[in-house]
Amino acid sequence: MERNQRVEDYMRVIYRLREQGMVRGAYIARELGVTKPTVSVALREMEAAGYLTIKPDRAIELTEKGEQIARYVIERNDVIFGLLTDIGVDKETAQADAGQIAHGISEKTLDALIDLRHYLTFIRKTPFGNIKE
Amino acid sequence: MERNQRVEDYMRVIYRLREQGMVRGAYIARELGVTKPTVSVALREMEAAGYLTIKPDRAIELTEKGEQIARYVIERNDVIFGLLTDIGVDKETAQADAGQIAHGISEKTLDALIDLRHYLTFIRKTPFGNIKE
DNA sequence: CGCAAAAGTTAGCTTGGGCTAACTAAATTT
DNA sequence: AAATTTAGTTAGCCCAAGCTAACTTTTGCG
Repeated sequence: MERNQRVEDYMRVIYRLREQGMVRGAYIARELGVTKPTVSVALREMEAAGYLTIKPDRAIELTEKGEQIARYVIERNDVIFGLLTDIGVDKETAQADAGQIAHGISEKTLDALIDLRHYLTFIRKTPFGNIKE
Repeated sequence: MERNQRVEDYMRVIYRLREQGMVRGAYIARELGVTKPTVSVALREMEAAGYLTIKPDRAIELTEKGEQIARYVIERNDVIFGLLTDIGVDKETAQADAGQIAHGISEKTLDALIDLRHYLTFIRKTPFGNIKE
């Protein structure tokens, strides 16, 4: 299994779910809006591919590889989310759209967006730059 | 056939290809990087769904419905493309990423990005805003 | 004109990622 | 402890969207 959008989604969701305790397939299913069988199969494949491990008590844990992907995805997501909220998009919309945008854009564009965000922050803090308000 | 990403891609490509004369399935295939049979089937479905018509001489023409989608998609695309190039992304990368971004983001976010672009243009033209260079 | 190249189609296969139904296993409530 | 709810699995199906192979039709050159 190559590292596609699906893998990234699972890694991200699992990473986030950990903060609420043990990660279970059913929670992932709810979070992703798919059914349990779908998750069951996907988890088996991802375990085989080395992204996670399924413990005897069915708890899901990320491998180092999975962990890295999760952090990568979340970082990208956060950058986009931050930019969108900075420019006035409400949080819910920003969250939904950040996922869409973050996936599949190049490093170059991501870097440019990061710079842009810094620039906007700077501009806003600068008296003469404080034009919009 | 509902209006999915695939439909939007076809409408956009056909709209653009028109500028170089008659639109043929083979050109669409080249443009989208898929094979002729794929296009052949897709066009038949899209004709049935009312997005385009296939003339007796095999020329492809958009219906009003298809035309609207094409313009909508292209407009969104251009906004994103413009923003990305404004912030220093090279044209090729911007083109590729604009497609990714434009698809699937909300009107709210798109509007915010349009505003942002205007803002950046304004800032750049304004002496005190001319900080970055 | 005749024929090669380009365009288009059909049939049949593949892959990814879903789904439901039907089941077992575990956990929680009563 | 028994019953109910929740979690997980397996089997079998579906669908979109691609592909190749093999074919027909059209176009346009020499």
